[in-house]
Amino acid sequence: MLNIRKMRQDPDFFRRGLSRRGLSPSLVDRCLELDAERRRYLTRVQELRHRRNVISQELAAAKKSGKDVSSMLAEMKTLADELETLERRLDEVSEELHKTLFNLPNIPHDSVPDGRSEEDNVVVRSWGNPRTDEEGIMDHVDILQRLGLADLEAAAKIAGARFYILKDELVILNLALIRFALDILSRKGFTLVQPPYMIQRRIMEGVVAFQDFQDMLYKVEGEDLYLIGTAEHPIAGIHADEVLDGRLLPLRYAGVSPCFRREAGAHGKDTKGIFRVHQFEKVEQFVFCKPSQSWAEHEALIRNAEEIYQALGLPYRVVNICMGELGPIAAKKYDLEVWMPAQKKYRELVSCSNCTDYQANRLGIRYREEPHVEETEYVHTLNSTAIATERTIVAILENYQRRDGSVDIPEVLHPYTNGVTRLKPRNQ
RNA sequence: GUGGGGGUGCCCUAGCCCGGUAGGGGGCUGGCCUGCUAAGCCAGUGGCUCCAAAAGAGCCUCGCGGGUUCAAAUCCCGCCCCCCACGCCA
Repeated sequence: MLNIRKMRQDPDFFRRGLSRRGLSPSLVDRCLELDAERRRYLTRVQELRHRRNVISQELAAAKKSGKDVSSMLAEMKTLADELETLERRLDEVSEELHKTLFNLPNIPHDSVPDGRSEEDNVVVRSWGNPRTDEEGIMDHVDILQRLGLADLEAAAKIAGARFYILKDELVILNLALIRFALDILSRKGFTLVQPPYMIQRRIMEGVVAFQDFQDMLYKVEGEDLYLIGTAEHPIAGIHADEVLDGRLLPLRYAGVSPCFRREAGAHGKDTKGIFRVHQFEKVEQFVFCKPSQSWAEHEALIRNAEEIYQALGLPYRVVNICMGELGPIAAKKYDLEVWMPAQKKYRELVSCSNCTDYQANRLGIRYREEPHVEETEYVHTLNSTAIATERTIVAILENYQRRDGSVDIPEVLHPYTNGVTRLKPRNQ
């Protein structure tokens, strides 16, 4: 949610930002009008409340000394009526303002490229040497088939399409990837958390775009709960309605959780295998920091993800997501895309966003430079995948496959795999 | 799930039965006092509005939402959360 006080101070900044998003800059003026109207009502309401408080006290005193209070009662009555009308108008205007602000997207950073589609994303840097020229390279679905380490048919039987069952060494590999990422982030000072996998609507609204409720999120029937789409969602809520001590910022969390996604609107895309599924595991980085720190933190988060994929030896590139592909919550987003040899394409495995003060405004997360400093300021929040394990498994299977149908496990994972260094076809 | 007890400002707590300016203690910050420290004393300690700003004034805040009333922390209704016991349970 955009900050109305900042909008009052620097409306042009917001007009420019909304224009870049393809929205009318007059939306800013609409907000400022509503804001002015709201404050006019508020002032009047406060005056009447003051009058009410004064009479109320006089009335209490008069009653004590046995004086006649009928004229006071009469005035209170008319005052109460007038107040009720004004308060209702105030509520209406406030709600309208809130709704308008709530639905405006975040202001993009200057470095976000223009453009509408994937092709307009800007490659920031690349790493590693993609396998391109080999014959007979298999995609992950075929490799899984030969290894016999996943059962997609049984998963479809018990849960439907876009589910999977991992088996044996693949279970170990999945857990190894999680441990590997957690250890790296723990060494970097991140606080490890395993959050709730379902959260209340109020928190979810603070973190995601309205559209996500329809396209991405599962609702728990009969409860005010939604399954999380990523650990970002619960972690963002950890400090809701708090004023943090600025000396302790940045606060860095590494969350591990399953992620649940409806994938509505993804019909026909990546229908086979375990690349696009309704449930997967992910280790997520999340940062609460001061505005002055957030752009450096954003770079640090993508570098952490790169460190992980470099250690795994998976060729990737980092792209700066263009205006048209940037969701409404983020001010800037990097994706890390890993090379998939069978598709001969880079595919998204990591998404790294600086949401500036957008989520913080919705969730009421502020900080104070030091205790007893009066002014508070909204924090900036950032999130980035550290590792999405199922997609990483896909990448490992395709990039580490050998001619004999076996798949090497990246060396950095060996400490976590109980001595398994290679996945071999079942029939061998 | 049942029974009981709770939720009051940064923390603890009084007030609730019996409606009328939310009181006390602690912590912290600043000041006074003081060889130093401690103690003591004074003030401040959430959100918002008016105001160019400062100063000042006011409004709101007793878990949340309704209701009754001239007036609600207090009375009534609904909901949420925490603690204890019992029950159920991986």
